Amino acid sequence: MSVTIRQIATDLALAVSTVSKALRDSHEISPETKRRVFDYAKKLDYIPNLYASCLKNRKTGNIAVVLPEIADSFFSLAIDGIESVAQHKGYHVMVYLTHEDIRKEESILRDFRSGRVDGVLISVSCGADSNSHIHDLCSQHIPLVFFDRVCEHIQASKVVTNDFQSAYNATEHLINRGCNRIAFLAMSNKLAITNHRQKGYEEAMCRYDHPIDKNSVLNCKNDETENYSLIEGLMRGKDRPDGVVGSGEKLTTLVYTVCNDLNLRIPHDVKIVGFSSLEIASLLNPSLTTITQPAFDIGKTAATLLFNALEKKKGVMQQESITIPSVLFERQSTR
Amino acid sequence: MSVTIRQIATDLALAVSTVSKALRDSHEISPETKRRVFDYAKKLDYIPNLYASCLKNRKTGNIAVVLPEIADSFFSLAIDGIESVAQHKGYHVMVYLTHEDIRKEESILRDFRSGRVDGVLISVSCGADSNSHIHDLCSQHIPLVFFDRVCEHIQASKVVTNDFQSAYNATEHLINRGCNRIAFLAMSNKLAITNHRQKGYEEAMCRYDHPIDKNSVLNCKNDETENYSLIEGLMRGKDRPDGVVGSGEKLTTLVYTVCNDLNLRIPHDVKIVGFSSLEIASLLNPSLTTITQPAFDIGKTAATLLFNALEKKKGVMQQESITIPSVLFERQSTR
DNA sequence: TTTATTTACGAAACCGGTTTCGCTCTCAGA
DNA sequence: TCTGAGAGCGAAACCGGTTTCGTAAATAAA
Repeated sequence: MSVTIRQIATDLALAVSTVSKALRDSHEISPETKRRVFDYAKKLDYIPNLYASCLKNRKTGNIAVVLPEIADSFFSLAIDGIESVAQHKGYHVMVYLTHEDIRKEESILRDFRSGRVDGVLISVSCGADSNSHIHDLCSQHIPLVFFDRVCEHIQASKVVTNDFQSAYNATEHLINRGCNRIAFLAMSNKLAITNHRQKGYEEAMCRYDHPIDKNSVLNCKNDETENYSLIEGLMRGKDRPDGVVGSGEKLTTLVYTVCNDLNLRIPHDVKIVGFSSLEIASLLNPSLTTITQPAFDIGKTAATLLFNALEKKKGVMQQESITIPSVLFERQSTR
Repeated sequence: MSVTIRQIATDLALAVSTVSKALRDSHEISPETKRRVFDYAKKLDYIPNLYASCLKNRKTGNIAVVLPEIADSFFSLAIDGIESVAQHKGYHVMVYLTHEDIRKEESILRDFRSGRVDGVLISVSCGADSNSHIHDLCSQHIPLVFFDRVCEHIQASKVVTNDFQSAYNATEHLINRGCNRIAFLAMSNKLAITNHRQKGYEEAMCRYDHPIDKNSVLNCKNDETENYSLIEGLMRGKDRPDGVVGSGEKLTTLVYTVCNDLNLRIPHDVKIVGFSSLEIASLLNPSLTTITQPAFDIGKTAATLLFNALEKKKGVMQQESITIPSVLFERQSTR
C-alpha cells in the first residue's frame, strides 16, 4: 500500500489537515512544522494520490486530442506541437483516433463528459452530418478548440491555415506552369477545409478563365482502394488533366502511385501540387511541390489557446480564430 | 452542477447505496427498482464522476505510451496499433514524447507513480545510461511493456522485431548486389536495438569476408544537422562506401539528402537499404529498399500484452518476449 | 410452527486528499 | 489589565462514487 497523508499525520502526531496544508506550503503552518512534514514525506517517498485531488479540485491536468488518423505527417506533427506545449505546462495528452468514423467520434466525445479530460483539441472527421455531439460537449462547459478541420457553425476557438488562399496559389502556380486542365482532388465535401480549398481552386480557375466542368473536381472517399480507382479513372480519361491539386497528403501520394502504374510522367504529362507536411517531399520521385502546412505550429497554437482557456478562472471561453499561413514549396513535380 | 448519485437517491427516496448498486446492475436490487433508477438516471442524463470511481477502484483505464518522437512512421504506426486495441478494450491512451532526452523520460515516468495511468508502454530514449527510473516504476507494480527499443536488463514483457536477422539480411542483400564497402549507420550505441542491428551487419560482413574497419560503422547522434555532417563526411571520404545500411528512418532519408547534395547517384554510386516503416518508400527517388518493420502489429501486440497483465487480477506480470519479423522490400535503391 | 435462508434495501465506512471553521495561545495596542 | 488581531493547528465536512454489513420481510426447509 502506498503512503497516505494520514500515515504521515499519525506518525508525526499531527492532524491530517495540518499535513495537507504543510505540503501545500500554506501560510497557516509554521516553518518548523512544514520542515518536519516535508522531511518525513520525502523520507517515506510520499506520492499524493492523483485521483483524490482530482475529485476535490475537479481538474485532471489531462487534455484530449481527437483526430482522424495519426499515420499522417500533418497530424503527427500537430501532436508533436501540442505535446510540446502540454509538457511545458504540465498537462497530459490523451490521443483518440476516429478513422473518419463519426460514430467513434461521438462515443469518444461522449466519454469526455465523465470529466476524464479538462479540455479538448479536435480535428473533426469527414462523415459528420450533425454536430450535436460537439454541442453536447460544449454545453458541459468543457473547453474545446478546433484545429485544421473545424466546424464552422460552432462557436469555439479555431486554428487553421489559409486554405482558400493556399489552394488559390497552388492552382495559380499550375496555371503559370502552363497547365490547362487542372483537377482538384477533394476530401470529403462535408469538411469546411475541403470546401475552402476547393473555393480557392475554383476562384483561381475562374480568374484565369479556365473552365471547370463536372469532371474537374474529384470527390474522394475515405477508402484508399476506392480512391485509387477514382484517380485511376480520372487519369485514364481522354480528357486527362495536365495538372492536379491534391487537397490531402494521402490523395497526393496516391496520384504518384497511379501515375507510376499508368506510366504517366510527372511533371511532363501531369504536374502535381499537394497539401502536405511531409518532410521528405523533396526526396520523392520527382520531388513534390507542396503546400506545406505549419502543422507543428497549428498544434502548438491550438494547445496554447486551450490552456489559456483552462487557466482563466472565470472561464468565459473567448473565441479566437487564428490563421497560420501555409507555404508553397515549388519542386520538380510542377517544374 | 452535474447530477450525482445522491441526487437520484434523494429524488427517488432511495439510499445512495441502492442507487449505486442498481446502476451497476447488482443482483441485490429488484428489477423494478433497477428500472426506476435507470429511467430516472437516463432522464437526468446522469454521468458518473470518473474520479470518484478511480479513487475507489484504483483503476483509471488510462495507459501511457512513452516514445522518443512521433513524427516518424514507425512510431506513429505503433501508436495507431496501440490505440486500436485500447479503443476496443475501452482504455485511453496518453502520449508522452521524450525527444531522446533522458531527463524528460525520467520525469515522465516519475509522474506515473501518482497513479495517473494503469500501465505503460515504452520505447526508451537513446541517452539512457541508467535504468533506475524504469526500475522505480516497476517497483510500484505498474505494469510495463517495452516495444522496439527495449532495456535488456529489465525483466518485463517485450515486443520487438528481428533486428539482428533483418540487418543481416539487408547487408547480405547489398553484398549480393555487388557492394564491397558497406557502411552501417548506427543510432545511439546505448540502444540494444542498434547493437543488434549492428551485430547482424557485422555477422554478414564477416560471413562474406568483407573487412570492417573503424570507418565502417558511423555512430550517429540525436541531432539532424550533426548527422548530416557525419554522413557527408562519410560520403566525401575517398573510401566512400558503395553500400549503406541505415538503422533508422531519419538516418536513411538523410543519406538520400546527402547524396542529392553531393550529386551521388543511387544506386549507381551507392546502394541504400534502411529500416523504415514509410509507406511511401516506393515513391522516393529512387524508390527505397526497406526493412519494413511491422510497426502497427508491434504496437498492437505490446498493447495486448499490457492489457492482459492489467486484467489479470493477481497481476504477477509474466514476462513474454515476442518477436515479429520485419520484411525486406527490394526496390530501386539497391537495384 | 419453528428455524434457516433468501431477497431487497439502508446506514455508514471508505478511498485520500482539500477546505472550512473554530479553538487556543501569543503578543501588540489601548 | 483588557481587548483585538493574528498565528498555528485540529476536527470534521466534503468531493462522489463503492462496498461492507446489518436488518426486516418474505419464503423455504424442517
